[in-house]
This record gives sequence, C-alpha cells and structure tokens, in this order.
Amino acid sequence: MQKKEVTIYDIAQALQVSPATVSRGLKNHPSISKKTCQKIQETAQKMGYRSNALASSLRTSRSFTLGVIVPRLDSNFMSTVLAGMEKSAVELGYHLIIMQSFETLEKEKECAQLLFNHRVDGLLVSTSAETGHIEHFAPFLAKSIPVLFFDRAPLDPHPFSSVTIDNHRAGYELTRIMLQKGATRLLHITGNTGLRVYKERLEGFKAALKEFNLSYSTDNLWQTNLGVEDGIRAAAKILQMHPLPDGIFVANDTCAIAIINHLQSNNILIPGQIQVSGFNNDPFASLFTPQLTTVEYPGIAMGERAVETIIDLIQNKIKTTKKESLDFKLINRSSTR
Amino acid sequence: MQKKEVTIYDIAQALQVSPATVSRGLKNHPSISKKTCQKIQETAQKMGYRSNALASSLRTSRSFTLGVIVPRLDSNFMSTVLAGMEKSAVELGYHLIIMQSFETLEKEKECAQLLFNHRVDGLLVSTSAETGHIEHFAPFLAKSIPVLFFDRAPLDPHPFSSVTIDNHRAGYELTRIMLQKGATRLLHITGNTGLRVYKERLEGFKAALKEFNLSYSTDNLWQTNLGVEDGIRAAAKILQMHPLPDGIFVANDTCAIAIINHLQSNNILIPGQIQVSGFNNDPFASLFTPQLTTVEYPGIAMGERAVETIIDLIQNKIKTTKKESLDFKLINRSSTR
DNA sequence: TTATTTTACGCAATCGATTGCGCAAAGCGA
DNA sequence: TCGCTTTGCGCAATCGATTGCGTAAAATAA
Repeated sequence: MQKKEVTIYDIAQALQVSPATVSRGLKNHPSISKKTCQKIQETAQKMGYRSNALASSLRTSRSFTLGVIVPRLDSNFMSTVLAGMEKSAVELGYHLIIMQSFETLEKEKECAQLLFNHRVDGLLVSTSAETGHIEHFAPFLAKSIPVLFFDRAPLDPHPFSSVTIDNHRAGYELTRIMLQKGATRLLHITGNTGLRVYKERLEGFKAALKEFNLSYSTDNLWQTNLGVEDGIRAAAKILQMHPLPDGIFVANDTCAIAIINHLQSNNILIPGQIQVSGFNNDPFASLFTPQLTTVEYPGIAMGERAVETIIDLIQNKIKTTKKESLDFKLINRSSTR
Repeated sequence: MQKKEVTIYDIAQALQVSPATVSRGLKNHPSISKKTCQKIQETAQKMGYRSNALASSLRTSRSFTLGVIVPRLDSNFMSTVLAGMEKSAVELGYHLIIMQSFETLEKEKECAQLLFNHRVDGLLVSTSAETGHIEHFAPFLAKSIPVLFFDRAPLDPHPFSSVTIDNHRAGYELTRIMLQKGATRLLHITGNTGLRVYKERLEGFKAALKEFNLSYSTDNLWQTNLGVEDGIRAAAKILQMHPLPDGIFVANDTCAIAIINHLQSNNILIPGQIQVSGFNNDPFASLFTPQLTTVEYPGIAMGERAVETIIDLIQNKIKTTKKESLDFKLINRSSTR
C-alpha cells in the first residue's frame, strides 16, 4: 500500500553514482561538481525524496533541536518568550520541543530526562516553583550539552548560563515610585519567594523601604499564585485591614488588575487611597482605568537572547557560561500617583 | 575528554548477553526472564545508559513526535490550546515540536516541510491568514501521516480532520443578544474574512440580522488585525459616524476592550449608547468595567481533543478523518444590556 | 609529452536500536 | 529415562545518512 521511502540510495542508483555523492550533492558539497549537484537535486525532487533528519542526527549526533521546559505554556509572558525563541531558533536552523513542568519538580525531571534521551543540542529552562536543586541537569553538564535558564534561574552559583532581568532593581524602582508619592504602608503580594525572581523583587522592595526609613515586616508579605482568584481573595483580605495599606506591590499584572477591580467595586479609590503597581506590562495593562504602573518585561527579546546564546554555546562560539541581564523598562502610569 | 555514549552493546558486553536481549530487557519484553530484565535495567542505570530515541525512531519509523504549526505563539488563546496539547501529548507518550507561520503561507510551507522531514507522526495545524490552498499538506496525505486542523480549518471539503467550534452559531447567538436588547445599527469588526473562523462568525451575524429583518451592508464590516491599536483606530472611526452604531460585534476580546476603552474616554456609554461583544473570554474580560459579553472558547479542551484525536488516527484506532465541533459557552455580561 | 596538481567521486565503516526467525536448554508428564 | 512443549535468548539484517581516506581522471604546468 504505502510506497517505500525514497532514500539517497535510490537516487544513487537512478543516477549511477554512489550514495556518498548523493549525500554530498544534496548539500552542495564543494567536492561535487555543479553539474552533478544539480542533477542530484533534480532527481531527488522528481522522485519525491525527503531527507531523513533522524538518520542524519543519529550519524552526526547533532539534532538541531532545542528542548524547552516552562512551568506552563498558558501565560502571557511565557508565550511571548516562546515566540521569540521559536523565531530565533528557526532563523538559526534549529527548532523547539516545548514541554511543561506544571510547576512541579517531578515533571521537570521527567521533561529533562525525555529531552536528554531525545538528544537535544541544548536545553532552555524556566524552573518550576519547586525547583530547589538542579541535580537533574547534571547529565547535561556531563555530556557538555549547554543548559540555559531564562527568566527563572536557580540561585548562584551554578554551572549554567542564564538570561534574566535585574529583578532586584526592578522591584526597587517600582517600590520607590510609590514611596516617593508618599506611601508608607506598603503591601507586597507576590508568588513563591522560593523562586529567585520573586525573592529578588522582594529584596528590591525591602531595599527601597529601608531607604525611606520604613520598617519591613513579614506581615506585609503575601505569597499567592498570582491568578485572578488570588487577587480577589487578596483584595477581600485587604478590605479588612485597619488602617488600609496605601500602596500595593503586586508581582504580576493579572493579579494587580484583579485586586484593583475588586477594591474599586468596594469604593476604594485607586490610586487616591491605595496605589498599586504590577509587573509584566501585559497588553491590557494600559486599557484599564486607572492605567497600571508596571515593568515592561522584554519577553520576545528574552527568548531571542536565550536562543542566540545557547546556540553560540552549542557551536562553541563562546566557551564559557554566561549570565546575561536584560534591560527592563519602568512604565509609570496612573495606578500610582 | 567526552566519555563515549553507553549503548546497549556496552551493556550486553558487561552482562555477557546479546544486544537483542538488552533491547528487549530494557522494555520488559515477555520473552526475557524477570531476572535478566532486572539485571539489565540495573546495569543500564549503573553505567549511565541513556536510550537513543533517534536510533529507535529510525529503526521503527515512529518518532512519537507531533508537529504543531500556529500563526503565532504569543496569543492568549493559542497558548491555552498549546497547553492542552502538550499535556495530552505527554500523557499519551508523545511530545510537540511547535512552529510559527507568522500568518504567511510561505512560512507555513517551510514549517510543514521541516516537520515532514523530521518524521513527525502527525501534524496539527491552525492555518495562516494567507492559507488559501492546502497542497503543501499533500505529502502527508501521500504518506498517510495524519493532519488535523484546529481552530482555523480550511473550507470543506478537505481530506483531513479538524477540531473547531461552531463559529456560525456562536456569531449568531452573540449577535442575537444585542439585537434582542434593541440594537438596530450593528457593526461587525473582525479579522481577515478569508479565514473560515471569521467568515463563519460573520455568516452567523448576518443570519441573526436577517432574522430581525435588518439589512446587512458591507459598510458595516470592518476587517482589521484585531490588535489593541486596531481597536483604537476603529474607535476613532466610530466616533465620526452619524448616527453612532448601537452595537458592535468584535471578533476578539483584546480588540473589543480597546474599543470600549477608547469610546468610554470619549464619553460614550457602554452599553448605554453602544453595546459591545467580544470573543474568547480572555481572563481579563471579566475584570473590565463593564464586564465583557463574549464567548468562552475552550482552548485547553480544544488542544486536548486535537491531540487525542490525532493520536487515535496515528494508532489507527479510528480509520477515517473526523471533523469535530466543540461546545462553546455564551458569556452574557454587562457590555451588552 | 611528462610530471604535478586539482577536481570529482567511490569505498566501507559507523551512528544505536529493533525484530523475525531459529535453536538450545529447561520443564513436564508418563 | 524418553519425547514433547515452553521458556529464554542469540543471529544478523535493517533503518538512512555521513565522512575520512583513497584513487582515477582531468586540468595545468613544465
């Protein structure tokens, strides 16, 4: 039923040359004459040949495949990063196998294992919330397969590369905006502070408080999942407070908007009574009333840099691991004064 | 420097058995004794063996890889679908190579070609805006590699499977909501109506108009890219109209919100003067004031169904192509009366 | 014309895992 | 103990492409 696959052997036979010549001719190898190359490519076309990437990868032990592990795919920010990654990867002749860890260490391990067996040329990881150690990436190190963390990286020191933003400074500056406008009772609503990104934003937050001679208490640190429902719950809790806080640092836009929305419908004025800041600059952050003060987090660029860097590592254009920090941009809008 | 890969041959040698036995022992083949299996797996572990998926795929010509082509990754809806796909795929022992067509036919072709060469076991496609014909998927058909369209499918008849929603009915019902509340001058702001999804929503829109004895004119059909800026532009144009429309059908939430926002800041009351409906039920659609009437578009479920179906096709559990239509849910909120 | 360099191509081993078929040893009943 | 069925495992071909090395033919130089 199924016609057999056309291979370079079939082409070789048809043209009365050796498979070696066909293999070379197909990729315009200099030691094959122009004429022969042309002939080979034509007949390949005619015979419906398709190169077998598997066989090629097996032989050369290069798959031109990058593995990507993310906590989840369905997040605005993450899909932006992935878009950037895919674009750069394709431009450089690679492609992506994307997997989700669902924020669990166990899944992350499984993904790593699978991608390891699949002979990816490099691995791009944004760690799960549970990722305390990184032993499961040791096999990659042992085989000199580059691993690069993006956005969420483990704490230093670690023997891998990374592309992140300076979350400490972003947290600091965002907090400073609210403080400069007179806020004195700040709340910090964030994700799992076991994660470096959140931890660093928190440190920046603390540094700003200190600068303004305000004390920090863990009572003002709320760890949530930063979803819409978490925001609504947080807002409800805020309404119970006496006195109300006068500034809220929220570690992403979705949750920030949810909080604002719920507070507003309980007649709290934003920013009049409470200033609120977000993080990410999601597309809708500017469409809200008030418009959200936030940090533009360069998703596309981060994806591109991550891929470019890891491919440089793969191709040995750079020899040593590299920790990059991308520029972010403070978006100062009307949800803070 | 680099230690050599451990293969089943090495294990075979270490255990004084044949590679065949090792291969079978590794996967608990019934014709190998429990004892031997155990021994093999232990030494494999000890020697740091990793199976070579490439070699295996080459031999068996099954890669357990699904190719996915989407117009772009960084869309809320698409990333949701992909999340569902990845989840189901992994559960069923497959994984995903994801590529973007950037809405161009040319890129879509290139992706298809690459995935074809990479021996994917199946292909999941959401077509680009330019995709008029589908000849570039013919090679898959010729090799009996299942192709399944999700969300955006080409016009029937075509020899492939699909998972979509009933866009006609969704468009119809959404329109009907506004009409029942008395709207008589409706605008339809949508994407490229060359795409079946938009075309069908428009047909539904027309059907509803007809039912209410309202005439349809192409003047009331605006094709845009449905982004934030497109919304702002559209809103500006709307403000010039005399009389104003009293209902706007917008084919996605992002654009709808942008329009509402711009109209509101020009003192138009929503839904008082103009009703507006969206499409997708993005997470923030309920956080806006007014909350957006929209259609819940089952992203995760669509991804899951698509993968489950294509794997059934791959494994020949179902023999014929299958066109599935998923349930959507009308979310009737306050942006319509 | 002869010697030398270039050009163009072929040989054959190799990358690891899989599997149909065959065969020997072990287990069984009588 | 003999013959028959199971059980457990090995042989060797195969999946396609790649590549270092060698060589014949063609081109160039002398």
